[in-house]
Amino acid sequence: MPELPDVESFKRYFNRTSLGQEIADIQSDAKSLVKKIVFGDFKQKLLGRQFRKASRRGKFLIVKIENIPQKLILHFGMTGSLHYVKQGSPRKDRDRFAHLIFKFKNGYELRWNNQRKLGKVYLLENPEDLDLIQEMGPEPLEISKKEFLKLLKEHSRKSMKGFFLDQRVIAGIGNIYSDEILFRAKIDPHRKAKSLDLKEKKKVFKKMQKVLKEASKLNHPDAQFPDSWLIPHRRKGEKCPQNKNHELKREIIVGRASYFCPICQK
DNA sequence: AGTACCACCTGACGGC
DNA sequence: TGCCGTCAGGTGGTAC
Repeated sequence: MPELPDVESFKRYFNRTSLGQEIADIQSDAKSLVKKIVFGDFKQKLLGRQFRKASRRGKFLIVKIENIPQKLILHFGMTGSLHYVKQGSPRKDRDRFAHLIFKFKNGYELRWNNQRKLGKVYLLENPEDLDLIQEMGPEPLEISKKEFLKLLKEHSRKSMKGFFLDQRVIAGIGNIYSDEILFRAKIDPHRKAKSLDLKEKKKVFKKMQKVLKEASKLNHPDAQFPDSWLIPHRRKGEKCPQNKNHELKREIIVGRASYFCPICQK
């Protein structure tokens, strides 16, 4: 699930629930999801300390820790989320997959849920020690149109779908939002970056920022997307939200299930 | 360089 | 109800 807007929402959630409270215990039933440090050391480093403000880079959440240089780095994989609740409250729904739990002294706990165990957790002084962060492209909401046009030029042989999916090209966009952006910009996901004319490129830039900004305002993972978006229609046989006479197409592009309107998207 | 394919892991869902 | 195939919003390695 979690792409840039989702992680942005998790960041807000984390910052309003989990800051400035002493960590009393850390539990995990899948300790190997904590990488590059043995779980015992991970726990020992954090116990008795407090979380400071979290920031986001691409699909990563990066949390400062009181008094130590290391940061807690959370990646959510495809099925991750956070949940802050009273200790011992029933673990239903997503909380059944709470593989890492931070228990605070105030009686609450933060659950890092990860059904498919494709997410990962780190405790690193330099987030750049992770290749993916080191090589990550710029933040799509922080670049100018000019910089975006330069990116398209540098990766001109990629399909537009592949362009958005590659974290080394641009950060934080995954399968869902890639499709949404191209749908709004009315661009066929197969199109090579270099085949777009200037007007189309500008439109993709504008829609990219619009989609990511609007989606970031929603509260994930339970966000309700407007019906006019492509996202709520990602199912076989669904109609194009812009024209109910058009049937959406599902096709594997750059290895991922992609949905688009073969008529609206040129 | 770009993409295809497989792997990781485990559940949800639809068909029979 | 139960079994089975298919699919799932991410990333990384290998192979062409």
